[in-house]
Amino acid sequence: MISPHVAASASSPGACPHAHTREGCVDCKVRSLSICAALDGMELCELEALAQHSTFAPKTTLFLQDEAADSVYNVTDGVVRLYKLLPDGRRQIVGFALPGDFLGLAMADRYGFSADAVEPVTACRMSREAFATFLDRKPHLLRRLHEFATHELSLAQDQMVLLGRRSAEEKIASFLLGLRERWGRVNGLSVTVALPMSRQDIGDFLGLTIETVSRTLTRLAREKAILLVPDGVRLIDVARLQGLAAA
Amino acid sequence: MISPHVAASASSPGACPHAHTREGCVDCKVRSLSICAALDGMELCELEALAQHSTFAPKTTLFLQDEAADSVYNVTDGVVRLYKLLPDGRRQIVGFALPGDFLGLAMADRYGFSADAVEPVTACRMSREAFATFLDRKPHLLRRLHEFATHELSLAQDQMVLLGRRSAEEKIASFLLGLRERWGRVNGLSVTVALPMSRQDIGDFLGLTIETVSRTLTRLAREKAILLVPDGVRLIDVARLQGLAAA
DNA sequence: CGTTGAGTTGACCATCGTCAACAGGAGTGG
DNA sequence: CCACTCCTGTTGACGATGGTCAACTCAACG
Repeated sequence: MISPHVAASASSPGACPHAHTREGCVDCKVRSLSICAALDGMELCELEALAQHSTFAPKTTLFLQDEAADSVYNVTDGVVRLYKLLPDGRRQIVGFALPGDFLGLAMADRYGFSADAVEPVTACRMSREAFATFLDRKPHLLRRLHEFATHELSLAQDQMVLLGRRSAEEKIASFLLGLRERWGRVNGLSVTVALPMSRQDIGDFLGLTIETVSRTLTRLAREKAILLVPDGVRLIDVARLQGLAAA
Repeated sequence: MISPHVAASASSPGACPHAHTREGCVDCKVRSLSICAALDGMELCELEALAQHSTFAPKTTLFLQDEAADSVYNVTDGVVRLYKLLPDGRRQIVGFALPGDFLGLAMADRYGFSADAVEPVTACRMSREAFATFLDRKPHLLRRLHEFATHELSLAQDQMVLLGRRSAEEKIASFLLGLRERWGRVNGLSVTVALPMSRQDIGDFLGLTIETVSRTLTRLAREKAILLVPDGVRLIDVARLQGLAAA
């Protein structure tokens, strides 16, 4: 049930009672990529009242696995690594969150994985509780959330194929092409792929060791399929990489 | 907008205009496990009108990857393997669907993986289009679907850890314990785990070859951690297996 | 400069994959 | 009823991919 007051202010056109002066959702450069694309102007304004911009320095943690999941996040800038640890310290990175990605899809009581910033990160933080209440009134937002979840699931299944059935060289080629495509949606498609994460991160994502990642990258570079540049890779022979990734 | 006719019939208590004589949703033994648990009596009845019971013989296909996704399915009996193929024939099984599981969470135009029956399977088939229309009117069903999707995502992330960072022995132990738990929700918890799928299927799920699966199972049996029985495994030393799976 | 941490490279090795032979059960046909 | 095939699963010998251990380079930072 919507109170008369809220209904009245929500229906007055053009004026958002929650409007902030700067860094507003309306100007958000990842809005069209994020879950917020499902919201109209007034809804965006309502959501903005719940949100709080946060920044995270490199290597700092957004949240830890099994912690109470108080917040959900929209990544607005930078890269976040999402990972699970085994008791003996082995680590599997289950994904990298890029600008536009949403953390907290599960809306569960506890986080299913840990998350920390790879490079300086800015994110839109919201209380999970407040977001859940907002979500209850917006079935179209739930639909968007569900689309995000099934997209993630699809990526996870592709990653299972990669981890279970591909060689080191195929893993690296798939990783580079996949990351290129994801950056493409954020920045526009380019043959230069930013790699802000360390070799260790790449290895823990692909189920390889740091040495195998390094060796495979240098081999691909020696064979002129890629060019190693500071904090990234330039894809020279995209067809060759696609052949490896598809194989 | 609900038409007067539909509203009237939907609100008449106790009488379901679509009721079938046998095999009704009301008596469905996996209802509480499935997405249908989110529906009340009348809604269940409406859904039943869209559903059609199907059976699939072992090794027959429910659908193939990249086919037009005309239908969605509720598995009511048997086990379905869900898999992706690489062009050279390598296969990765991305999951086994058990009774109560829903196929078609993504509601996408095309299936993201192939599915076929491991043993005789019965499933509730619905046209995706009709189901989508129904779903549009039932936000609580969408919520349930989203819970299923995020649960699947969580399982997929666990599987990434398994595929990327665990030894053959740990993979087998995790697999057996995980399957035991899932069967537990269907049949009640037991130390005997049914394995209707072949060694090849297990290998393709765990990122191993058939030989490694066989060797690891016989080794665990020789060491009295498990007992191999026809079409299954009896877990003898559960603590030992849990130690391997957690490690 | 010295220290630290990330990355690269090399030598060696272990786990798991490959190839092959064999066992046992189900189905088929003489 | 028995021989035959076929299929799944098991076991062994061997080998390759990728992991382990170690040394080294280089840039950042004090």
